[in-house]
Amino acid sequence: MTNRNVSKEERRNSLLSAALSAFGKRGYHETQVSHIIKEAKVARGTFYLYFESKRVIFDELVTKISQKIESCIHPIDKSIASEIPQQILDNITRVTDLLLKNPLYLKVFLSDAVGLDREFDERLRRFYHRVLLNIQKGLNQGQELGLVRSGNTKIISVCLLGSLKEIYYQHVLGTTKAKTHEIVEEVYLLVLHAVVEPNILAKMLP
Amino acid sequence: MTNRNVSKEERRNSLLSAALSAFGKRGYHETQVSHIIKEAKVARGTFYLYFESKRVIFDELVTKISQKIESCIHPIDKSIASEIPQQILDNITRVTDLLLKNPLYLKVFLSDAVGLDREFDERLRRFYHRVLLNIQKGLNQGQELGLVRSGNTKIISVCLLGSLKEIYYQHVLGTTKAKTHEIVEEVYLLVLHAVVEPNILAKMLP
Amino acid sequence: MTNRNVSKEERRNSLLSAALSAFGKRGYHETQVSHIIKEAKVARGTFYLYFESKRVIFDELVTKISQKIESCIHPIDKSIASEIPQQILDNITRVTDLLLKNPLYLKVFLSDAVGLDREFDERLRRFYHRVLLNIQKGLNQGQELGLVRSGNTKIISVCLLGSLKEIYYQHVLGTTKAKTHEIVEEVYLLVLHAVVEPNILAKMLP
Amino acid sequence: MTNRNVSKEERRNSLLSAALSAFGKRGYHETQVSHIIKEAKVARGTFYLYFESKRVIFDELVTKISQKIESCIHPIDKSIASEIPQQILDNITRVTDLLLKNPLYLKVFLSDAVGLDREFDERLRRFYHRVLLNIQKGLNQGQELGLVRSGNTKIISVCLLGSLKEIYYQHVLGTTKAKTHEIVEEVYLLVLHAVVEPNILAKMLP
DNA sequence: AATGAATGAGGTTTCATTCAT
DNA sequence: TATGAATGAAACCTCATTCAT
Repeated sequence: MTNRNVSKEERRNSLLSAALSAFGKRGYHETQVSHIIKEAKVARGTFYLYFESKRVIFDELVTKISQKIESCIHPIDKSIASEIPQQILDNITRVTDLLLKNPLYLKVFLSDAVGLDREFDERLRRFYHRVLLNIQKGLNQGQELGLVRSGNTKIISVCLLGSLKEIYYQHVLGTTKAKTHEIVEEVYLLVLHAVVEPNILAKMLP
Repeated sequence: MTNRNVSKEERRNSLLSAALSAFGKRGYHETQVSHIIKEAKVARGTFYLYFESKRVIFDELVTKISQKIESCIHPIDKSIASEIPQQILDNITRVTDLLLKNPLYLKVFLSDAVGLDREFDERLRRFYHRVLLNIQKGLNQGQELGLVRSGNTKIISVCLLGSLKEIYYQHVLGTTKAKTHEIVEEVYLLVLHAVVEPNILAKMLP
Repeated sequence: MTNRNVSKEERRNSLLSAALSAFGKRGYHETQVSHIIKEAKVARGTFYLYFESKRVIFDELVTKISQKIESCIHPIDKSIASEIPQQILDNITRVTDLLLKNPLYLKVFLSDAVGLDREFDERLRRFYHRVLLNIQKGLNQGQELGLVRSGNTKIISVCLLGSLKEIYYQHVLGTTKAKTHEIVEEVYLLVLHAVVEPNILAKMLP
Repeated sequence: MTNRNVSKEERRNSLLSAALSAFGKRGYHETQVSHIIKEAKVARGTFYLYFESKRVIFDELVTKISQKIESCIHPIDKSIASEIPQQILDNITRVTDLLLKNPLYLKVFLSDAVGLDREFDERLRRFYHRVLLNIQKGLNQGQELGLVRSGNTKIISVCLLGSLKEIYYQHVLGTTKAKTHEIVEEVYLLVLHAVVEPNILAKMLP
């Protein structure tokens, strides 16, 4: 029998984390409501007391994850140009840290959420769109300041985003097992080389 | 009634392309065998005459697509160093061309095939592993020749792969609508900046 | 809608008796799960909540029937020789009574269960083997006591079993419509004549 | 490819014997038309050129088998009373010989044909009815001649039929592996004891 | 609020039969 | 006459969701 001495909030959270674990282990479609309630040690009916459907709990999970990710990305303070690189570095570090420490986030966000259905694809599209706009804005400002080399900043943003996503994805797939600081450093260097104006770059590298 | 004036091979192919279209439109899970046979204008039993199950036809589709992609990637002839960049450019062009001209390939390969189940994830992992090894080998040789900057080639490979994948993915999502040559050019420049030894790079750029 | 005021055990039994009725009416292969659930006034899913498959519920049914039949056959107390015939008579009476009162048992056991598949044939073989061993043991002991005529007790056992089965079978087919006591009496006399040592027999008959 | 140098009659027979083998191996329901045509080395369409359906070829098979069985049973010539036992013995011998030498007949007739559907059950009923009437007539005449003990000849007939059927059935099941002459002898003795007037019997036994 | 038995739409697959060549 | 690809009705089973207790 279930422990009845828990608040509604606790029960909700316990269902959410059971769902995270279940979706992370088997993917959205292979996961059955049975798996979630078994893990949460809760009866079938209880599940529907907290979430309208399997789809809805997944939605909420993905929303939470994307919020956590976005909360890692702090706006860049451009008042002191020389500190911008470190701020970018910090952003990348925080996101990478979050995701590598929570592989289930990665699994759910990069695998299960992809291609679920039109509506979900649209949500993902919007999320990535926000992220991309952010990056692109940074690149554009960098170009204006003469720090960033010329080029199609839209496409460059996509590449930068893709670089990170792929690193995380390969991490999930188990191809690579690098640590946060290695990844961050290497990605940072890649970004520097990839986008910084060569003259500036020379001064930035040790 | 179905046109019976087709060879087994043609019928097979018609089923495969109907499946490509169906999976591409709705994704693996939302696609029913009914959708495929309706599109192929074929009876239910006929489908199972050619493919054991929905899963099996999807398998074959993905195998075909990954073969087509891999066949775009020609081995680099390193005998003349100056021609290496062009060869890389050609490889990227061919892959990009294939994928942008066949958005369904992209949809199926980047969305449906991801997170389908353990077995499939493993197949994808192996595919990307082969591609990554290829890129990494190139980078390593470039480093030995002093053409490529120093750095963790494994991680850099992942970033390069991710850049491309993301461009294609955003293309599927509809975020960007760039043309092959724009993409190729920009990716090429990005790669150059990202990995080429700065001294060398200076000479390569116009 | 189904009456929800029943215990799991009751529902199980109601499904079992619906199945008995359905299999008895149409035979195993002609019977569909739909027939069973319709008779039990239960939804399709409910059926599968209690039994994994049509095959499994049939298994259980046959097991139950064979147990009921075997429970009619009481071990013979040989301490008082003169009471042995009555005990045999009682056994036959009990089995005959059970089967004639439950024609569906007969239908399922003698018709549907025969030739179902290799595994089932094996189960039947074992059941009949047990019964035959029992009869044969009795005959052997009778021979030692000089009560039973000489002869191949194995084959005689089979004949005795067959006599009973055929009586039941013809009953199912509708060829004969005898009553229990007629059948029992006639079978008993047949057995007496067939296996009892003639000298002894003379004294036993009126 | 099939050998086209065969007459229609040969092809028909080859299909029939393929069907016998298939039904005998797997039973009616587990047997697919594919099994039959594979064994007969004939195309699917050809099968339907000779037989309207799977059911029809089974019908014909069973009809043929029952005719063969019935043709073993020769009418008894009662003009010389002392030769009657031998004639009965001969009948039993012929049937037993036929069935033990053709286990597939047994398998099909005793297993597959039972409980197939109402129509078939009726055909079987009629077949057994004819056989039973035959036996009963003999018993009745025996009673009139004072050779057969008194008793319900209908039920006794069923027992005699059942004895034989069960011997054959156990043979199919593999429980017993007796030879024709052993079986015949034992069955004959059983019949003698079971039905012959005791006074007469005493003179008949050695 | 919690339970878990019941539901039934909907999906996959099979296989006897047909029919154009 | 022979072929075998094509047919499609019909059967099984699953699992997200409901609802009476």
